[in-house]
Amino acid sequence: MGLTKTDNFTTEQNELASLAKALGHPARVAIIEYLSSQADCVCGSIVDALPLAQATVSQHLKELKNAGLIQGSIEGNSICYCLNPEKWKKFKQMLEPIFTKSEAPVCC
Amino acid sequence: MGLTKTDNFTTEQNELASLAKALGHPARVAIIEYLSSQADCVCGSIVDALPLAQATVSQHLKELKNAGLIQGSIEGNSICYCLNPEKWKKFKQMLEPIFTKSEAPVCC
DNA sequence: ATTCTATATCGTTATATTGCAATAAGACAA
DNA sequence: TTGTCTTATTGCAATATAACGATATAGAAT
Repeated sequence: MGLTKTDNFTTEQNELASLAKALGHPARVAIIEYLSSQADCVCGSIVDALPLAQATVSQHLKELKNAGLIQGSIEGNSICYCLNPEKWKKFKQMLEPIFTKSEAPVCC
Repeated sequence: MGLTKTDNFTTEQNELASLAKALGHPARVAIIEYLSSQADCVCGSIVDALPLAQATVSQHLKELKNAGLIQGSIEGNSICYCLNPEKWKKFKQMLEPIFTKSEAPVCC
């Protein structure tokens, strides 16, 4: 079907999946890495930094924005995108218990 | 096209995206959470714990296995799945710098 | 050998995603 | 207003994903 049965899972599970999914594409990883290290966060710079067409980058930015991982603010003629600290904090908090438990698997 | 241009991104970016993508579905989040807290890691128990058909769960397990996040070992008549500590460690190591930098965004 | 049990794979349908060219929309400049 | 620059949206084609019933496979038990 291609249609995820979100109703059968908890809000937390859906939230974590949504964040992970947003990061689940190399272009979006590249955008996040760019934004986390670059002072220049103007949309046009992101497009230039990626090996994809402007329309494609715009779409990836939209998905990251929908997931809440980044936010955009109008900066004169262009738009400045940057990471959303709160969302990343939440992402980290949801992953941490899994990271910890994965260090010493329960069985096998 | 539906075909990701992986060639244009670094191995690291593709690797991180691949791990994130594997976790990018609530059913797979549920499986991981189950495996990280349950002593019983037999495949059948996972199927019972999820609100999805056996074939569907098997497919999700396959994807998690392909990404390397879990590994399966034959346990008598059935199969025991468990988290792969090394892969989770790598996942954590790749995310950590982003988590850190996201605490204090460069701009905006 | 046959049956049972557990898991994987196949085939199919519906929907989602990726990518881009073309175009629209918005802000600013002249 | 007209043009220019920047970003978003639309429309399309190709591929991927999610879900499941049906079936195959493989080991255990009888």
